[in-house]
Amino acid sequence: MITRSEENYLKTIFSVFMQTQNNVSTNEIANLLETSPASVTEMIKKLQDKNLVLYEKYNGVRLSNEGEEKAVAIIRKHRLWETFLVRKLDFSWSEVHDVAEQLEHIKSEKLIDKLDHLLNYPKFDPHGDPIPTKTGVFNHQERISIFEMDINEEGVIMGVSLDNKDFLDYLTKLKISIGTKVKVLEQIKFDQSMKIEYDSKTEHISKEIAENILIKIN
Amino acid sequence: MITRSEENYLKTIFSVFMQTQNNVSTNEIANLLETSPASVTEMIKKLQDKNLVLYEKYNGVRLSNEGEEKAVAIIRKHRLWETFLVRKLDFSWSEVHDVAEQLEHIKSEKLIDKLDHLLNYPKFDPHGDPIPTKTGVFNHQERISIFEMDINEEGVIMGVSLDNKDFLDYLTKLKISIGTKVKVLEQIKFDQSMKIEYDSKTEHISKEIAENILIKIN
DNA sequence: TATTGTTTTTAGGTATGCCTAAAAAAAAAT
DNA sequence: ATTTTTTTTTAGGCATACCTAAAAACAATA
Repeated sequence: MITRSEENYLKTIFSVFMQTQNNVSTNEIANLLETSPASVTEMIKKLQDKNLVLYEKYNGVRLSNEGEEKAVAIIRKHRLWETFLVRKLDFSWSEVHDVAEQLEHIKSEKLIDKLDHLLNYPKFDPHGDPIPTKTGVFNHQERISIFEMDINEEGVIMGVSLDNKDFLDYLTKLKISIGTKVKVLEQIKFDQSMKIEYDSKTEHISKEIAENILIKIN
Repeated sequence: MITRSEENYLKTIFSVFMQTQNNVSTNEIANLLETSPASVTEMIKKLQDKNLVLYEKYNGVRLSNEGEEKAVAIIRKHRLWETFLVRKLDFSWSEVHDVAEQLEHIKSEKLIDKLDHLLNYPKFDPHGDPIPTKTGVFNHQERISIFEMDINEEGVIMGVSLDNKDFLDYLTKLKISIGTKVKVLEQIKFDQSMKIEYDSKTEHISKEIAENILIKIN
């Protein structure tokens, strides 16, 4: 049996390794999990005994194949639950994380399969992050922010890269949500704000907003 | 903060007290939670320190008002999740318990309110047990088994009193489910089996089956 | 290369929620 | 009323997952 705490360590190691491609340091894990480096060392040893990580003293840690499998399964659960909360229970994008953090530890393969089915096998969660399949395959769709789009380029909104309530509330007010088709009309040189078109209307958004809305290009 | 273990104790004390109206004994809790009497004594003291139970040495335990509130909230969550699993995720009646046992400990008032709304404020769970409202009110609908019905009496199926897979599979095969209207046509004296009518057809069911299907009388 | 500073590990401790074994209290039986 | 049986509590341990403080290893710099 894998404990809730162990699952959190695996998830953390996975996501850091994804970004850096380097062994993950004790200190970094401690910071992310808000725990002490000593506790991390202790836990890593336990994970090593269970063959979930590869570890050498003073040299950081990475996941074994088995550990990675578990980590991906947890991420899958987290993202499916987030999708469920937003789509079926009308949670806003900013509210889902803490609850999904709890739900991801529920142990029932059947539950997660049925949830996947209910949601019609979504490929991305409400933040635009890919949801791995049951077999652990990620859909690596290229995503860029609206800010990076060229004039007259079109795209479909896939998610956001900022979890701030005011930001998300503003998007709701603008009726910008996942699936919305956007076209960039103009970029204002002075403040780098942008004019965009969607749902047959035009809006003017600041650089900060544009940077945090993620789209996929057609 | 109330821990998962503490929640399980409260739930157990509540349900035993509901049935007996007497202080609940250490041994009984130990049996139900599959733990040792010594552990129970220890935990009860902790719950007493938190003002969740009323306890006198060698004299059993009962819930305080605050403890009862917590217990009812957990039961509410458990039953709402069971309802969700059956109605939205197509779980069979027999599969829901273990998963709901985990889900009931998720901490988010918003989550459970939204779930309640999604399910349209159900008053009974798939086993026919009442789901308390947010304010802790139970709907005490009188329920009897089909076996207790009189000839020509009619009723609506509210749930089952047996959590056996073969039994529930058989009901599925007979297309008997919650909400089905049933009328008793005949009781066979020899083996106490019954002829019933539902969905414009008649079926013959054994005493054992009839005893475990719960109905409310019109 | 020696020293200083940082990171990581080890050592020893704490709270939770279990356990067994033994003692104490209560209940039942003689 | 005393003995026996059952129930409950106390006492002392154990694993998990944390902690702080000190030691050890590594990295950076004079």
